[in-house]
Amino acid sequence: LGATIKDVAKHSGLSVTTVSKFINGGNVLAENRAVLEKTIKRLGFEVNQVARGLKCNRSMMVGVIVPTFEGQFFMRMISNIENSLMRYGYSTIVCDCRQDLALEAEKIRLLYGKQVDGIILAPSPENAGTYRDVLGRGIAMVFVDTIVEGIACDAVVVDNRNAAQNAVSNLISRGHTRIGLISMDRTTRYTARERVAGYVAAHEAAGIPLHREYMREGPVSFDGGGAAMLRLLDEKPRVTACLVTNDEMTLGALNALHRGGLRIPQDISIIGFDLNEAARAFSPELSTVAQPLSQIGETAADILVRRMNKEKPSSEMLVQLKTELILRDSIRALS
Amino acid sequence: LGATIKDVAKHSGLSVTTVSKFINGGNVLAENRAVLEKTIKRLGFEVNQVARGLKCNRSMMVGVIVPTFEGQFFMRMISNIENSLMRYGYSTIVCDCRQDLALEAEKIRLLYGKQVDGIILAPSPENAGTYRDVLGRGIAMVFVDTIVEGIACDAVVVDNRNAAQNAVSNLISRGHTRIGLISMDRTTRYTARERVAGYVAAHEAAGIPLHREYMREGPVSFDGGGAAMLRLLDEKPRVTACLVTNDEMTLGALNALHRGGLRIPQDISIIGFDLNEAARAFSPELSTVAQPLSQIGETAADILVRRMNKEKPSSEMLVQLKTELILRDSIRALS
DNA sequence: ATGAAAGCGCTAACAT
DNA sequence: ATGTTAGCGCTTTCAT
Repeated sequence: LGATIKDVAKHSGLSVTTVSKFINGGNVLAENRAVLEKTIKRLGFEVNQVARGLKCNRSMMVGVIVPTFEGQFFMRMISNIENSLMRYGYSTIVCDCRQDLALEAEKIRLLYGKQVDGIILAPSPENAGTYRDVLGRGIAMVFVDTIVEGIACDAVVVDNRNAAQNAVSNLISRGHTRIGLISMDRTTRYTARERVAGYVAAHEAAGIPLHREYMREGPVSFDGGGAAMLRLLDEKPRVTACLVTNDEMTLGALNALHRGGLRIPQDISIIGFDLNEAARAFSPELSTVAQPLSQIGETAADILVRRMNKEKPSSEMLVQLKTELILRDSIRALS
Repeated sequence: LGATIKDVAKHSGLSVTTVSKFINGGNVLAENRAVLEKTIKRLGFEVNQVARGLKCNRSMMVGVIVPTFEGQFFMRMISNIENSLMRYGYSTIVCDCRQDLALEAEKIRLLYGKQVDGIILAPSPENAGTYRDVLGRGIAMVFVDTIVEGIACDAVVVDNRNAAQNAVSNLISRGHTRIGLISMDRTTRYTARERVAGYVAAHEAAGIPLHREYMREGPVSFDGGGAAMLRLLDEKPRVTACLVTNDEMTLGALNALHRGGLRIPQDISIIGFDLNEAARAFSPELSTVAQPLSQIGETAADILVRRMNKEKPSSEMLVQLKTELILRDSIRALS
């Protein structure tokens, strides 16, 4: 087992050239084709992509790097990236960086060694230099979820600002004026900033004064969300509604809420982020902003493949996908 | 950009052998070492693992194949597998098979082509032939989460039977006698069977008669869990407690419950599976059986690495890790 | 349509 | 300690 092209040649009485031609879809005499098919099946031959990669300078592998596997967010994206890439013949090497920027840079170096043809990643501005290096090496790259300003790279994101603005406007339309915001503390990050901007825009559009105390940030985690909610609840007068801008913090915030004895939506209206089906496991079912994860993954994969095929000498594109505000029972109108 | 060992040799005035020796940690004159370090840095040289793989017949890549990325379960496992493998110098190629057995077989074939040194996967008995082929090719393999009887392969699982038995016994000790069970419908699967066996064992140990109508199965999904719970609630007399044996179905079951207007734990006590922190987002906080996901991943990676290094000509091992029953507020004692 | 041979970047004898 | 060279499995001229 582990037959090579040479074995196939020997056993079929043909030359390696002909075998190679055959497995690459070239023209071969009908009778030879039959012999080859048989031999290949018999030997369990599978073309050695490593050797092919060395020769052709294309490994047919792409690296996907995300800051965390916690939460559903990146996972669902990766699932779709992997599936899309497979259709194009690419394999997906995953890297979980566990929120560690140095680790991210290191994993990118490792990917160089693996000769990946492309990289999809959720970038952090701190590693901008590393990303420039990737591009400089001529490796195709696509950003997802967020971008780094000043780096010319294709990117697939969602309409973060609208997403937050719609959610908050909806709360305002139900009579809420004291609305909390819990978001991720990486204020330098485009995505976080945009969501905050949407929150602000909704207030401005409605002529409602902004209260800095109602805008909380914290680390992207269960505990981060819980702590932020706790601090938010300390404010007097208390908020009557709150938007939490990512799934992990949403869960933590819910925990803090019921620990504090607050009922949803009687005491406070809540809109969370992502969570997909899990949002419907709560009672009352949770309203959320849903991101099109599958679409993000697919789109990123498509763009990357085109870049790797050098089909697009065109300029970089920023694809912005639409989110959906899913209204369920966790919000109520103020009487 | 994309410098080779030859470039380094040329620019440093040394031979490729010396360069090779150096990058592999061999002895080199101190002055040459200095020159090489400098040259390598200057050229941004990174050893081409594809070429090395071809030469050494070790790609330093392993494939990880799971039936789904839905739910937290496999993701958290993969995160730890990836991290552990990286420490040993291996990269992780992921494959999400989306519950499609044919797709699984195909992805395994693709992994052959990639020359992976090992494979970690959650097996399905239907693909037993494929797994035998993997082993037959001399590729290291470790099963996780479940096993396929009759295949001699290392495996890392949890004490499924105890896990279910403990959970159900706990409910019984609180006075419950009509206890539902919602489990996955792949009855041929070892893991599912073991959990059912634990449920049965708990009844037998307590001398409580078994009601077949209280044992429900369904597809592993939100809707599957919801449907199963709905059917369970139709039974008269109704169950006073229920164990759901996986995270996705747990969420669906909770949804069915509050749609049916049942309160936890007043009307029904619930113990779910996995869910990690998310379990604490519910009100009341959900009792769960927690699997040591990180440990499963780490252990599987360790065993695989040892196999790949041929350190273990020993016989196959079945590692069984302990689960933990985490009691929270979703269960009550019957008065 | 088929075959012979060179070479992708690396490692590992083997010789010095 | 360093250098020369063959060859891993494949693709690709270049002949035939």
